[in-house]
Amino acid sequence: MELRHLRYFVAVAEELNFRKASERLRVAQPALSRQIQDLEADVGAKLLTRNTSSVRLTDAGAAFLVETRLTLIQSQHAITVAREAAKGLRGRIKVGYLAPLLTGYMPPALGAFGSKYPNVDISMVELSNPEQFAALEAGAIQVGFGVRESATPVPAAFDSRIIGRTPFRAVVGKGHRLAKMRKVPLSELAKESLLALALTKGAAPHLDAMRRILSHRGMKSSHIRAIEGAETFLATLEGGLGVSLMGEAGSLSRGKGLLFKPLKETGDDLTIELRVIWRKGEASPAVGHFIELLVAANRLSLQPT
Amino acid sequence: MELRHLRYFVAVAEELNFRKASERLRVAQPALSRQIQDLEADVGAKLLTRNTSSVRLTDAGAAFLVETRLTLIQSQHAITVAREAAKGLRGRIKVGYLAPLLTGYMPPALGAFGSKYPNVDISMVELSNPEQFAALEAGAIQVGFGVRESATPVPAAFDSRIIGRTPFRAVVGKGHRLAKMRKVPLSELAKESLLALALTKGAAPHLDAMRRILSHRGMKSSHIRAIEGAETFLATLEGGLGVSLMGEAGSLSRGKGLLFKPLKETGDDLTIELRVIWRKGEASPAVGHFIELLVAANRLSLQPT
DNA sequence: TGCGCTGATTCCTTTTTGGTATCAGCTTCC
DNA sequence: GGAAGCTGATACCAAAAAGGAATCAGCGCA
Repeated sequence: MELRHLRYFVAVAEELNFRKASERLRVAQPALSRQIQDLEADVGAKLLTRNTSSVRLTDAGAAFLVETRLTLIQSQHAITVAREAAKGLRGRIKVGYLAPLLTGYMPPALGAFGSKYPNVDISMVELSNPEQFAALEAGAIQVGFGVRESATPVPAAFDSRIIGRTPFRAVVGKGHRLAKMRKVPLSELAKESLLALALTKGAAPHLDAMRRILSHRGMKSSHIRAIEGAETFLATLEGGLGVSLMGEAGSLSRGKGLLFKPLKETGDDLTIELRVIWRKGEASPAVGHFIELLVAANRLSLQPT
Repeated sequence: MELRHLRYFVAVAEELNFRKASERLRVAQPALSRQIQDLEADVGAKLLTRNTSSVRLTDAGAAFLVETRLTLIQSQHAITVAREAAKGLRGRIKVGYLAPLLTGYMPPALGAFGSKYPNVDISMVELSNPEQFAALEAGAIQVGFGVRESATPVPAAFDSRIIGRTPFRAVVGKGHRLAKMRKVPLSELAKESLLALALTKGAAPHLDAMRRILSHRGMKSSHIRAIEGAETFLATLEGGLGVSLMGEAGSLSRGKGLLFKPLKETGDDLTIELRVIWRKGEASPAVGHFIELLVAANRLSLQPT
C-alpha cells in the first residue's frame, strides 16, 4: 500500500465514479481501476461495491476513507514541518546559560526570539562556563554563553560572536573609603580585601579573573577570597567588608547600596565580553537564527559603554 | 512521495547507517540511497547529513521523523479499521424504532449488542411503521421494526425476520363486566366501546388493525375511536370507559389496573409479530450482526406464549 | 600506508505503473 | 424494444520506476 493508492481511493470515494476520478487524477481509468483493486487486496477488504451503474462505499470503505484522509493530511503535515524546520522556523534549541545572565540578559532575548519564532522551543540548562564547552562538545546543548575577559581566546573547536561588552568596575560599598574616588586604580583595590563570587559547583572563575588581572600588572592582593552565594557576596560588599571587580551589566548590580566606579587603568583584560558560543559547523538553522538575533540585539541596543 | 519513502527513511533514521537499514528493509544499499535522495528532493529539504563516516539527522530530518512515524501509524490504523469494519466489528447502524418498543424490547437488545460490538455505534430515530419503509428505501435507516398481524406481508423490496410474537388480548379494566370471563369472544368486544391508541403523527394503525380483525369476521364495532397519548389511552381503559385489543408484550401493559384476557378466537390475524426489517441486499456486516443478535435473542428467550 | 568501512554512482534487470483498445453490463431515450 | 451512451473491467503493450551487482571515492583506524 502506498500513498498513491490512498490518493486514488479518496478521489474515487469522493466522485463515486471511476471515470471522473481518473480525470481528476489525470490518469487513465483502467489504471485507476487496477490501483483500487490492488488496494483492496492489500487491505484485505472490499472498499467499494461497484457495477456498471453505480459505485458505493462499503462499510469498510467508509471507515477506511475517514482514516485515509487523516493519513494523507498527516503525510502533508510531515512535509510542511520538515520544510519549516529546514528554514529554522521550527525545532528545539538547547541552551546552556550562566545564572547571572538569566535575570538580566536572557529574558528580553528569549522574548524577542519567541515572538519571532513561535514554533522553536528553547530549553535552558544552567551550566558553568567550562561545563558549557563540554556540553557543546557532547551535543547536550547547542548554544552556550561565555563571560570572559576580551583577551581570552575561545577554543578552536567552537565559534563565537560577541553579544555584549562591558568594562570591569571597582565595586565598593557606599561608605567605603574608595567611594570618594572618581576613578579607582587597581593598586588601591589590591590593598583592600578582595571578594569574589564563587559558583556553587566549586569553581571560582571570578576569583581567578581578578587574580589574573592583578598579576598581569605585577600586583598581588593582600587578602582575596571567594564567597558562595550571590546574596552573601553582595551583602559583604555593601557592608564595606571588601571590594570587588565586576561588570556593570550583570543583574547582580541593580538597586543595591553599591557603587560601580571606573578603573583608572584600561586594557583588554579589563573588559568583559559576553559571547554566544556554538560548536564549529553547527548546522541547525534554528540555532543560526537564535545567534543572529542575539548579535543583532547587541548591535541595536547593547553598545559598549 | 510514497509510504515506501517514509518506511525507508524511518529505517535509516533509526539505524543511522544505510547498509544496516538496507538489510533490515531487505533491499540493496544503492536502492535505499536513491530512495532517500528522491525523498529529500520531494520534501525539498536535506533530512540527513551523511558522509562516508557518519549519518545524522538534520533539524528537518528530526522533525520529519516524528511526523513520519505518525503517518505510518495512521496508515496502518486505516487498514485495521477497514478490516474491522469489513467484519462488522466497527461502524454505525441507523435504526428506526417504534416508541412502544423502546422501553420494552430495545434496551436489552441494544445492551447485548453494545457489549458484544463495542465499536459499532447505533443511532436511533423514532419513526412510525410506514415511515420506516420510506426511510429504509431512502437509506436514512438500515434497520426498522414492524409490529403487525402475521398475515400482513412485508413489501417485496425488504427482507425481515421475526424477533417476537404475541397474541392479541382483550384489554379490560379490572372492574369491567368482561373481566370475569376466562376467554373473551370478539363478539363481546364488538359490543363495547373500542379504544385504539393513535400515534401523534395522525396515523392510527391500531384502530385500523382492530377494525380489520372485526370486519374479517363480519363484525363491526358499535363504537370505536382513537385516543391520542398513551397515558390517556390507558387511563380510559382503566376507568372502564372502553376496551381494546393489544399485545401483551408491549411495555404499555405493565403494572396498570388492566387485565389482558385471552380471546376465544384464534387466527393469524390475532397474532402480533415483531419483525426486524431491512432493505433487500443490505450489505453492511454490522447490520447483519445486529439482525442476527435480535433473531438469536428471540430464539433464546422470547418464545411465543 | 593499506585495510575496512562508509554512502554514492553507474549500468543493467525486473517490477510496477500507466495508456490504448476493447469488452460486457446496465440505463436511458427514442 | 433496440440502439446509443454510459459504466467499470480486462488484455496487452509501452514507459517509468524501483531494485540489484559492481564499482568508486572518502574517511577512520591499525
